Amino acid sequence: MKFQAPKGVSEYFPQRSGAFERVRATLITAAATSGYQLIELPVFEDTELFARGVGESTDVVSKEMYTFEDRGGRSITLRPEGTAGVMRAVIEHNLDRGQLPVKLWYSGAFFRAERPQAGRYRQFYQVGVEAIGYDDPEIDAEVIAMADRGLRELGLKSFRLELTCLGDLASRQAHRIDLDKFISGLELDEATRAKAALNPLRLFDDKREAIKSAMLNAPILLNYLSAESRANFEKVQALLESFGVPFTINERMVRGLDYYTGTTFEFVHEMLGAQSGIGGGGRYDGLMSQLGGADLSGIGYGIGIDRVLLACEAEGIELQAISPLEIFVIALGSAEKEYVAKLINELRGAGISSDMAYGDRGLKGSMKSADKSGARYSIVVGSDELVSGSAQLKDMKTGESQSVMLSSLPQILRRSS
RNA sequence: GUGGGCGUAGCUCAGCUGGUAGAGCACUCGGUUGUGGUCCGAGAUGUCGCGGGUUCGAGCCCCGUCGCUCACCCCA
Repeated sequence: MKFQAPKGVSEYFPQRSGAFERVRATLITAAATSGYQLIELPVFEDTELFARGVGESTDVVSKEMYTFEDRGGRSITLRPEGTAGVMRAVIEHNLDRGQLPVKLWYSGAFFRAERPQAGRYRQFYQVGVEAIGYDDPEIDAEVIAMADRGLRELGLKSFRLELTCLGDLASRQAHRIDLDKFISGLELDEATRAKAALNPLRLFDDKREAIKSAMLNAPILLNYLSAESRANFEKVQALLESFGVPFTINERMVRGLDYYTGTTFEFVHEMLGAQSGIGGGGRYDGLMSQLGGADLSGIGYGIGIDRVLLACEAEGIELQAISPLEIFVIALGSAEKEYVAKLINELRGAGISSDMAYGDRGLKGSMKSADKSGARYSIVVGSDELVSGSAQLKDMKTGESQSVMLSSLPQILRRSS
């Protein structure tokens, strides 16, 4: 039998893996340059952590988790999102005991047992951040601006940032009562009514026209915000404006995880098809205490690397690999090959990425390999070069070459890079 | 879980109302002495997803099956 990857996973191999790596690195840099530090966590956790953290009523928990029993009879789940795990680690290791806020970033694979489609995978990759311990509007703005910076750094343009505020508990409860009342007055089929019972907000992003128009007059959460929530949200908006981060208010935005409160946002790309959300996040007030920790508020986001890469491709953005080859060396005979093997070993030791032509393909074929390797320079070593110790260093972009001493290659290349 | 589309060379696909397979790209070699990206020439490559059926004959028709894909749902 011929093995195949499990259904619906995303995989990256050369050529595309270079672009994938670039996306990940760029998003990470945006976080790291804002004082966020790496937290590396397991990809599986106690099932109960997600059930309580993400919410039993969410689709993610009720039907999309990869759950299994380990050999000790424990129920284990492959992480479907990042925030719950980070909270667990912060609580378990008392990371919130020192200075606040605690600012962390993470990157890795996440798992959801959904039906795959364009931009939706069963194993997918995210870069995420969490800022825990303060609920200043400055932090909200920082987090959002960070995500925005990462995306723009990559060259993305056709996306928008949607923003809303879910308010505090009292605001949400007041709104919920009126919304339930409104929905009970609508004529709905059974499935839709069940969906509304679980989370009435979900009707706001139903794609059916009938529901859309019915919901036009539904009570809007933003109108129920307490004075404090409102002031806070306005401050966040003012800050984003001062940063030059464009956004639109989406008073009907719905997020799929139960823990969101306060400032909530989503990055939506316009050229992607059905799965157009490339990232999103928000504030979570009660999450940490609910998981047994201190009553600290936090805010974070997750950005989908797979989807951001698709977005870059849709916009025709060419992403450079992180560490392209510096030099490709061609040996013309067997004595030369031995010499070249030693030479590139030395170059690599000096931190200069280099490769050579293997086998004996002839000069033309070897030059083709050099071309495809993407190396900045190539150099040919034949019997003449072995004797004289000098060779032609060729710039692969311009086609120009210069005579150099082989022994001084490390210095020359280091200077040019 | 529910629908639609599709499975032909490594990749993207063509294959007319059934007559035992083709293109482009990629790959290898070459276009006379040691320099790639363009151009030209030559070459290699397929259990036409799998199993059954109809037929003198099936890539093409029928049934089943597996897989992929897009959408619903949901979300990164």
